[in-house]
Parts: sequence; C-alpha cells; structure tokens
Amino acid sequence: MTPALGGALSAATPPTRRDQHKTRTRQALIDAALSLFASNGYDATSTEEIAERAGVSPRTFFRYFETKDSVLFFGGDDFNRALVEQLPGHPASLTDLAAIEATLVSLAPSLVRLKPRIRLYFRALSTSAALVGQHANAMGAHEEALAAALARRSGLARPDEHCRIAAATTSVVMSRTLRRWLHEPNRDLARLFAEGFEVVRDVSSGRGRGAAP
Amino acid sequence: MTPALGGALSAATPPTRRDQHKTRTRQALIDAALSLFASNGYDATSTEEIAERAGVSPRTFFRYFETKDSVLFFGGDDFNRALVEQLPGHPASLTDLAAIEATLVSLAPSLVRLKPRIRLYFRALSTSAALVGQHANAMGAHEEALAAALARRSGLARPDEHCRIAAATTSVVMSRTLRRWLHEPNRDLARLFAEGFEVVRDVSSGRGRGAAP
DNA sequence: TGTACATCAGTGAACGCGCGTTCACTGATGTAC
DNA sequence: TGTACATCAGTGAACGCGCGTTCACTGATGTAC
Repeated sequence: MTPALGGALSAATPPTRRDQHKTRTRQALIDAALSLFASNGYDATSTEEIAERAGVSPRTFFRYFETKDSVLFFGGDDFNRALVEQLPGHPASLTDLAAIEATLVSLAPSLVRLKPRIRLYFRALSTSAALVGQHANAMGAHEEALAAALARRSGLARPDEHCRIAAATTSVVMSRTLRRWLHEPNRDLARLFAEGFEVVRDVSSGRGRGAAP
Repeated sequence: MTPALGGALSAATPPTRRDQHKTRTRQALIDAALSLFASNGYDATSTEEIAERAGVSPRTFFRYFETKDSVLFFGGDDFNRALVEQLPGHPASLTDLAAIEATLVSLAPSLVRLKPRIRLYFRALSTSAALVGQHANAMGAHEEALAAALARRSGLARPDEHCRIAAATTSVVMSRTLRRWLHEPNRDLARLFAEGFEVVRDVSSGRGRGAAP
C-alpha cells in the first residue's frame, strides 16, 4: 500500500498533484497520531486532536482511516513482505531458520532509518491494549504468510506444524530483537538478529546456560 | 484470584452467604459475556445485554468489572501460575524447555474440564482486536513471570535473553498446542504439548523436514 | 491557450450509540448486644 | 433467641464523552473540447 521501504515499485503512473496532496495529508495524520499516542497515550488522544495537529478538520480523519486505531502504522508490513519475497533467494541447503536469519540480516539496514518511528510505535503500543491487539493480529497475518512461504520452500502444498512453529519463532526473535535494538544503544541490528537466532538454538538444545550475555 | 483450577487453596475462611452470592453473580456475568462474545462478537455485544443475560441490572456489570473487556476470563492465569510454581520441582539436570515441557504435561489434565470455556474464549478473541490485545498483554505478563522463574532456576539475579526467549517459545508452543487441541478431535493434550516441543527442537536444528506429521 | 464541466478532497453541522461515571437510594445479609 | 444497627450488593436515573455516521455543501484540481 504505502511504499515505506521499497518505494521504487510504484513507477506505474506519475502521481498527480491531488495524489501528492493526499499522500501528504495521510502522512501528516499518521505522524500526528503516532507522536500523540506515544506522548499522551492512545486513550487520552482523540481523533479531533490528531486532526488538529495534522492541520485538517475532524471530519477528514475518517476519510483516511476507518477507525481510530487503524492510523497506527510504521512500515512493518513492508518489512515483512520483503522478508517473504527474499526468502526463496537463499540456498535450499540452509535450514528454514538459517534462511530466515540470512534474510533478516540482509534486510536490517532498511529498518535503520525508521528507527525513530519504530520507537514511537512501540511506545504507543505500551499505552493501549487495543493497539497491542491490532499489532498482534498483524503479526499473526505475517506469520501465516511466512509459514506459507516456508511450505513452498519445502515443497509442501500447505504449511504444517513445522512451518508454523518456525514462523512463530521468527516473530519472537524479531520482537525481542527490535526491543533490544531500541533499548541498548549503538548495537548493530543485523548482529542482534543473528544473536537472537543463536539464543533460540541454545535454548532448544540446552546449551549455553551460564554463559554471560 | 478466582480459583478456577486448584480450588483447594482457599480454605482460609468459609465463604459467607454474601460471598457465595457475589461469586455466583460474577460467574454469571463471565459466562454470559463469554457466550455472547463468542456467538455475536465482542463489538456487537453491549454490557447491557451481558447484564440482562446474567439476570442483573446494567449498572451492576460495572460493580464487578472496571471495563467491558476485563470480563473475559477462562482460568488461564491460574494455569500459568501453576506452571511457574511447579517448575522448580523438576531436576536441575533437565534443560529449561525440558523442565517446562514436563510441567505442562503434568498440568494438562487440569485443562480438560475447561475445554468448552477455552473454546469460547478463543472464539471470542477472534472477533475483536481489543480482546486480542488484552490476551497478548496477559501472555506478556506470564512470560515475564516464567522468565523470572527460569532465572532463579539457573541462579541468575535477573532473567537474561536466554530466559526470555525460552519463555516466549513456551508461549508459542502453548498457543499452538491449544489451538490444535481445539481443532483436532480426540487428541490427548499432554501428548500434543510434547509434540509441540519436539517440533521446536526440530525447527531449530533443521531436522525432520519432509517427515509427515 | 482558453473555456466549460466533472471530479473529488475537504468541510460543517447534527446525530446515534454504548462505555463508563456520579449520586442517591433500597433491601437483604451480617453482627453486636 | 430476639432486637437494633451496620454493612454492602444491587438498583435507577441522569449524564459526559468520544467514536463513527449521514447529509448537504465548497472549492481546488483535473479533463474534454
């Protein structure tokens, strides 16, 4: 939908002035919502305030977003789509998790410039169960897409339990890694991804207990 | 709080008639909410309807629950508390995941009689992002408690990344396992738990690809 | 290049609805003596 | 065992509030000729 990561895909027709204006308005609403949610909390922020900060009338908010919570957005969908798309580019000799790890490591740089927005996004999440729910549903959809991609990778018609657990494990690693990235300053995101998968291996084999982080 | 699993813990003082009545009213509200959410959806169910089905006045609902969504309950907290409590009973020679697996297998029978309620609970979840968010927050709290228990198990002062990933992995296995249990008839829950952890081991080692479930 | 019309982003006002609160009250249960 | 009082679950009515909708409109941008 919105080209937060790639951007180069939308070369179909040059955007008209109207489209540009629409995009700008939409973006202003998203930015206003994100920073208001993060600083004042989701429940304490009304759609009127969002509209006001974005410089449009209250009514306009609902022209762009069906509900208050659907305004929350930081580009995660694009990242997850890229993950699914680039997964088949890795050799079949890699295990599923190794292939996912390699893909995430190569995609990590694309998240760096989104870091401030991701920080606001997580801060907003922490203020409202409704947002957490929306986030969880989105993650669920991503896991399904990833599980389907893993099934194709193994020549299966539909994802089995192995695919689903692998996809869910990936979600866990991504979530933990992003949080570490936000909280521990000056860490390389790609390296943190790799460390996350290493911990997963250690945990399920029982290795590495007692080794300091 | 509410003794959905153990029940034998609350031998402190015999409940007065008032307390009994309160418990019954509270339970009636929970049951009414659960079945209405599951059949009509969370958003399409008003607190008035819940109160009406429970046989109390609309006002009474908010005497028992601060918000509409906090009425959702099936005993999951008790189960997770039991998991954390029984974990230290297993030999230190087991890996973290093996100890958790053993605990879950031994706790599985206590969930069997809650099965219909768990089914309603998941069905309710599927109708509303707000409920999913509340569920996710509860799971997050459980993961923290479990990670703390794992830290104690390893003699750590605070949970490290290993503990957190192990706790999150447990959440994944529990969630997947419950869903399989609800959807695949006549499967033994304890056995499904064990299978779940086996898949986790296979996934992170790369084994078992191609073997039919 | 210029005019006439069509489209569509944005606006204003009014409203329905259900969550959650506040206040004053009733009547059953529990307790003191 | 019986009476007098205290507590507290439940009620009724009225209300604030913000989400999301509906309807009728304006004015800028885009397009046909």
